[in-house]
Amino acid sequence: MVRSGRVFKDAVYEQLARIGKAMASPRRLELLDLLAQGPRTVEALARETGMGVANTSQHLQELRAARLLTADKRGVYVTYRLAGDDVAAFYRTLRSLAESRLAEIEQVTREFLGERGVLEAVDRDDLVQRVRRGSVTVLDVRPAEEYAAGHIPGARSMPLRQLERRLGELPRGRAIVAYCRGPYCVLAVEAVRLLRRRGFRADRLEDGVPDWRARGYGVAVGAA
Amino acid sequence: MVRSGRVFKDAVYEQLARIGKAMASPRRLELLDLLAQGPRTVEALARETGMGVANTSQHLQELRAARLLTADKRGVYVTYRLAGDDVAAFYRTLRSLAESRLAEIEQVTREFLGERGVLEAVDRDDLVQRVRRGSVTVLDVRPAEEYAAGHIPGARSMPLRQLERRLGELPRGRAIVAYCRGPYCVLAVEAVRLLRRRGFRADRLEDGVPDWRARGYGVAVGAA
DNA sequence: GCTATATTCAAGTAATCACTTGATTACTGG
DNA sequence: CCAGTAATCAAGTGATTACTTGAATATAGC
Repeated sequence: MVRSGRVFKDAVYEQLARIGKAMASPRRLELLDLLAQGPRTVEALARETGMGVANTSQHLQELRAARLLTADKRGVYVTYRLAGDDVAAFYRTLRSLAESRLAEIEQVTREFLGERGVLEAVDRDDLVQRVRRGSVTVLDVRPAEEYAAGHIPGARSMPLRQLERRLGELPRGRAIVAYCRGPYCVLAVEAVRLLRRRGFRADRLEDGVPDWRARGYGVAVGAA
Repeated sequence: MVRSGRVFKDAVYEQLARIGKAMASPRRLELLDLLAQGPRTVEALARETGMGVANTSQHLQELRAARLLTADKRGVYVTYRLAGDDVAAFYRTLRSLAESRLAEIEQVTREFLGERGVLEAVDRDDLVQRVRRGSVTVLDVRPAEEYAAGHIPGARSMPLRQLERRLGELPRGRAIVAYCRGPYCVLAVEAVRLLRRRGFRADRLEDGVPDWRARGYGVAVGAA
């Protein structure tokens, strides 16, 4: 009985460690982060992360073996997606644990994004409330497909690469809030920099769509 | 800007992966599980897990490097403990993700614990309510130190090793509920087996103290 | 100061992991 | 059926990890 208890425990912890192992690689975490925005093909993920296609495929297969992703083949493309909402929730928990435990994250973030104002000027919950009320112009600066897969209600799709030439579409007097994939995504940071340079009043919302959803707010679907 | 974005992302995901790496080993997960019951010395953890002392120490240091544990030395003993409640919460999240995603866990559990009745006979929430109301005799069958570090209010400390010779202390007519460290702990399973063999009406509560606390219920502290 | 004990350190070995490269498979469109 | 492309597979290499063993440190009690 005592002996077989050992066997049982070994087997269970071995299984739990499958999830841990899947989360043990920076590359795989980046893939999960991207997939939290919506389904994607191998090729798209490889392009976005800068990894080789074979390597990307291998990482995706490991995530799939841990049941964190599902894959379906349509024609010549294989589309990977998160296996469930609980996977996104778990990733968010990991992220917030890391943020609260590892001072290094705040340090690194401050180093790269932390010019005055972009990060800390605005109270986050207050910003969220303004976004909810619709008292600001909200820009989704991610690629259009991601906007289509899910966006904050009322937000306009304005991918970063188009932003500069579409500035004319933006109302002048009104404050602007830009968001992208989440706290470690640099798109919105760049957008805010550009907007401020051109005289707009702009702030960055750190939340991505998964974070927004986790706050309990609704998400809109469909192209612009 | 784009280039430095890559550097930033690499740095951030590298940090997140520190948590994942810490969780990637079955041994370390078992250590976390034990430490969720309360602080412990290296020696005690080594004894409980059957690992060598040096190996245990090394795993503990890795967990500490990921800031999941803190250590304090008192005399010749080093006591490790979870770095915060969020660590226990995260471990619980990992566990529940694994349970919902990996069918293997249920399978293994069924194989080892799943004789009729021990696991599935009782509705879990119903059992919890009976424990809360005090309408059953609740036994904490873990070692006495763990009981002292925190137990379900109203539970009696009755370590598994003493159970057989202390059966006389138990009321005959009343239903008994035994609990231990959590769903993968075999102490309560053994206790229930013994009790039933001796004619008691006994059930196992799968929750451990951390799970009980996570339900939002209070925890009592101190020896019997 | 000496001894015993808890813990950590250092070094070595086997196993596993990450990434690359080149080949292979599987499907689409002509 | 053929060419082109997305994805996977297979094999190889260097890096990292897990565990063991034996030595080193540090503290308590004598």
